[in-house]
Amino acid sequence: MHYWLVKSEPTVFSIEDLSRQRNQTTGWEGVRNYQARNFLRAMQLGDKALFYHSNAKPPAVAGSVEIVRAAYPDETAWDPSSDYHDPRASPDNPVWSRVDVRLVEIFPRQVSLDELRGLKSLAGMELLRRGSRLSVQPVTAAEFRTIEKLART
DNA sequence: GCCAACGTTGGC
DNA sequence: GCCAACGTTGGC
Repeated sequence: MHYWLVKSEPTVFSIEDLSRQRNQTTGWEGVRNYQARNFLRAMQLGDKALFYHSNAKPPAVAGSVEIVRAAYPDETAWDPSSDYHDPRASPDNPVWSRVDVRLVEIFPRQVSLDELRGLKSLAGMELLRRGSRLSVQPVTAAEFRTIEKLART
């Protein structure tokens, strides 16, 4: 089992939006960065991810999700009407991948970026690295548990 | 709204 | 293969 962090702008798709989806499940589509895509492809069934609200006030970890379907082609890539359209992609050459995630929980308390920065034990997190922009990134089991615990206190 | 950091594109 | 120009991300 591996742990991850995925970002979404809540004005585009928030964790509350996820909670209203059928089966509280959604395809994590629209990732258009190769490094992030490769992390999506490395995800396995049952892996868990922190759901991070980027471009929010404040930016914060809002909850957690579980991977319920491993990577498969992201068909929004060859949909000309999609915001995520990529003219290079086609059914024969999908280029981009997505996974399906299901809500595990909306944390009782959001853990803000500021708060994360204050913790020594999280100093190595990719999210906290200066200039970090990766929208899908691995986190360690220890980091995941630390944040989960914080969110419940 | 600003802008630093980063990724991608394309000319050479 | 280099790198300048450009576009995007995301905190502030």
